[in-house]
Amino acid sequence: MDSVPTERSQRLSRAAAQRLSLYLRCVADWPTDGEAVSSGRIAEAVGVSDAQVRRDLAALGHLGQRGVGYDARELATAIRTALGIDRPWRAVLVGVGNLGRALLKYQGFRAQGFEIVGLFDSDPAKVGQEVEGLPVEPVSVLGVRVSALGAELGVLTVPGDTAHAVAETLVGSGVRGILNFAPVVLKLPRRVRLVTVDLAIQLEQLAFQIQHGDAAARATDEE
Amino acid sequence: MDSVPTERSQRLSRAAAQRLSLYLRCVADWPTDGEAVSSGRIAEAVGVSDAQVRRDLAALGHLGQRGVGYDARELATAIRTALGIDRPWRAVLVGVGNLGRALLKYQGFRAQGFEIVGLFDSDPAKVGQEVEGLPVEPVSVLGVRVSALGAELGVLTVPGDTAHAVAETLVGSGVRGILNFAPVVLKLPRRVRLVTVDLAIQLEQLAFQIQHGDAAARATDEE
DNA sequence: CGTTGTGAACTCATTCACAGCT
DNA sequence: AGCTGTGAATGAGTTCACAACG
Repeated sequence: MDSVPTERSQRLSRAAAQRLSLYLRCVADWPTDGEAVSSGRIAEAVGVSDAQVRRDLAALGHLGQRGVGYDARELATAIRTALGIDRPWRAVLVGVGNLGRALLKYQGFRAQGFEIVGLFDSDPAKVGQEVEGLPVEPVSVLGVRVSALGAELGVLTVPGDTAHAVAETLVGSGVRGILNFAPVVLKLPRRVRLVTVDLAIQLEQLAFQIQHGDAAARATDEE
Repeated sequence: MDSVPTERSQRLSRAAAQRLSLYLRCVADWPTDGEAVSSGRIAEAVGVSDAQVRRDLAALGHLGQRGVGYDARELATAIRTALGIDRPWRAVLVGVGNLGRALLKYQGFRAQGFEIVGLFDSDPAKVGQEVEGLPVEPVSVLGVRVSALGAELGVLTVPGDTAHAVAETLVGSGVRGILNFAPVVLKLPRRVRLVTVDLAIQLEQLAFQIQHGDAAARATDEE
């Protein structure tokens, strides 16, 4: 196996990890005609400074060549490794509403190695339906099924008032991380990682930025 | 009372504005039985430090009372003003897929003063349908309709490959901000504010956090 | 008392600028 | 020539700790 010179790393901040995702996307999309790619090109595509790109990439190890740039393929695999998506992740999705369906259809997940292996809903009318090739199971069996399916991640697309209960079931059945779309602040044991995407807050951010002619020319966020 | 010495403000960071949204939510939900609310209570509910809460709120003006706390009602309106959601915002939504429908159903928007006033899609099969009480119009008329509807915001829930074209139409018809769900980096003129929510990136963040047993103690322990 | 508001210290993140390699 | 990697400088954001006040 390839040596792992990758133990250069200073710790990556969350913000840096988000940028890595963006770098990965454009590097992966680009025609890798053997040409090296420079920090400046990536910077322009993603909308950050070139120094920022170099700083971020330097944290992954020495994979640039001075005077030349970065090898696109090598860079892509290094970023995947750093993000922890160099191997598949299995996830269950709870709440097969419109948002849940949107996520299921979404290309980006499977492409990056995330696979939804189970669907759950509390609505008896939905249970038994097949959505995107997967049967919807009742939440009552969520606990046992998660372990059986070997899922490490849970995606929560349920209404806010049921989110906490479902989250606790997920935690109890051993998931290591939860992606939460319910507009609530979940309190979980420390060992379980949590990423919350709050749609209402994002619109408020937009209003805020407009209100204060904010000099933030940035996207994504973020935190 | 006159009060309103509200021109205290240091500039609010984006991060601070996000937290304000969270504070607002819990303050608005709480039974305002006339009791004052303390920074510590808010901090615990939202999962940040009490000093952080005080810092954020101090930026809105002197609205706390030493030894007592903050008046819930007063606080809520101050936050709304600071975020720019003390008045209604009209938005159009482009892309009536599952994600678009999910947003339309989502309670949180209208509650905070955001109103979707127009629906657009490029799929002829969807045009003419009525979704959540609004007719779906063809994207070809997007430009003229935005002005007619008086929409200031655009919500983009279209596939990545069409996002840029739609965004430019929106910009051309005068929207002041775009909430983008397409997994692309949009380049817009500076006067138009942009918030991008990239779902794939959020899952990658989760994988990243798990991979590096990250000390991001977002959640408070219980157990 | 209890709780806010805030200087000061501190940690984290970004940009600058240039040495060093190709 | 071009481009990376990084020390140093700067800036942004957070916590500390305590004076001030009802």
